[in-house]
Amino acid sequence: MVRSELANSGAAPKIPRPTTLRESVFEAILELIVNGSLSPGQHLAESELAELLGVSRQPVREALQMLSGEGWVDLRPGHGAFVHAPTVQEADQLLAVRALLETESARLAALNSDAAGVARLREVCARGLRALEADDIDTSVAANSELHALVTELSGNAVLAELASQVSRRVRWYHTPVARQRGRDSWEEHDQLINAIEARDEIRAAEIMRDHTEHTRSSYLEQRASEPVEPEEPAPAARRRRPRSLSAS
Amino acid sequence: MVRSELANSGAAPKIPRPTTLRESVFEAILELIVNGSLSPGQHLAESELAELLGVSRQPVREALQMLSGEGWVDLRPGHGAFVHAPTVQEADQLLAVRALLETESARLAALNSDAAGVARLREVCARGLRALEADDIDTSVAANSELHALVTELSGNAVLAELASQVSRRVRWYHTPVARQRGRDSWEEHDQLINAIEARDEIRAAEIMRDHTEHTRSSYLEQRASEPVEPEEPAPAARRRRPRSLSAS
DNA sequence: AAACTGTATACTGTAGGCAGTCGACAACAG
DNA sequence: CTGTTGTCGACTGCCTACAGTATACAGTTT
Repeated sequence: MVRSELANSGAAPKIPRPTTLRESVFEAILELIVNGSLSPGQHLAESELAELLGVSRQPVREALQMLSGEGWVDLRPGHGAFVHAPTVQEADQLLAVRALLETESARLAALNSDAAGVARLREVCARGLRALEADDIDTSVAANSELHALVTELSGNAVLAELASQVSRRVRWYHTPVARQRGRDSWEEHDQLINAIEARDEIRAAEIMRDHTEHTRSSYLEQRASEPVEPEEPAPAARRRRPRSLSAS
Repeated sequence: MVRSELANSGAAPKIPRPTTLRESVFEAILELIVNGSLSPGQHLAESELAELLGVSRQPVREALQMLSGEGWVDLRPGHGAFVHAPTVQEADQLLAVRALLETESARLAALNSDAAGVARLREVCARGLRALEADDIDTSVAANSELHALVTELSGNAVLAELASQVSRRVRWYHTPVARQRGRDSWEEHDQLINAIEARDEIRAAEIMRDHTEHTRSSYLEQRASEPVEPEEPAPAARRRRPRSLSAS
């Protein structure tokens, strides 16, 4: 049992393990949804997606069901999949849940994190701030998500982190189009949050996170209130049956 | 547009709308898991389940993926599905998350509920207490779940209710085998909770719910600590490949 | 005898195909 | 002209079949 010195050659090239098709398809469709290629309420025909992505219907079906499980699409038996169309009320509720989960995460992170964790937080924070000053919105937004994800990870509660992650993704989808600004203040708050975590001040960490998430919540509601015009289809139901083509927008 | 007096004949016989197979299969497998016919770590071969349930592999696959989405089974690409084997740590984390969600639900319920809601709460509570006194454990446990579900519904936050529902089901699975007692105290606390909700006392409602869930959490940990013996397979990985048959236990 | 290699087996992942069902449009009756 | 019924088209849900892959066992070599 010499274990063949090949085993500890260290550098694992990580052969491009072709993950299952359904996961690739899942990611692909999710991307189409978040970047707006597929608009809310739109009917997703399995055949079209299959052809578009160059696979058979089966992986598409499975991907759609995964998406349904996370609330990205609605699956009506016998009718197929429709991109989920969030109501203002639902978005608000989701933001409330996110506030709850992230507040608890921050509290636990303040209790459990160590120096290494704080260092990682500071690194991400610095990166986000740099991107903000370079007007690199996408990188800044990404860093924002990463920071929040890191806080939940440092909470030490994997279940909580998993839930918060899912909720966060959806929040970002609802939120991204309306709140491009609110950058500077946000990163100020992040900095204070990290300070509180470093100081092991659970009360303050929770408080800052709650205020932080409530800020984004109210900014979202303001934005929505200021443009009450529905972007598409003022008609009651958005149920046009074949929206011409998928590559719209 | 007389709408044919057939429309309002009221009594909708609710034709046994044949729900999709995948949902039936989902329910069936879930039942097999919670009642212990399928033990944690066990490998679930699609073909066997398909044969056992008298359907093809396709609905089974889809059901397994739904189960995976809710954390009941683990899906390892290329290897198939395995009944999720919760660690003590994970169960504890899940209980913590449940405590968080339900506490918030109780707080919101105290803010939003009306007389009708309170009446429904009292009805369920009475039913549970009656079942308890009749030593009807199953009914009592069901009423308990129903009560908690009702509280989350009365919170007015559908997203929160949905999340709490999922978490609750898994908690019940982990929790049921170890905590059969703790009936009387539990319903006492329920009663107080309803009083607080009726009085619109959000602080107290949240407090009671937190204590309530923490009680079950600590009782769970005690129970687990008192029987540290792992029921099956003291070996590292529970990966026996074909456990003979599905109909075990 | 121990370790490696080749082969067999079983299962998953994916594709293609068929029947059932739903919605829409057109023809028809009142 | 309005309301009803029949027919067409399209899509979903499910089944069957095939290819790829991981595991276990046996044979072979050192």
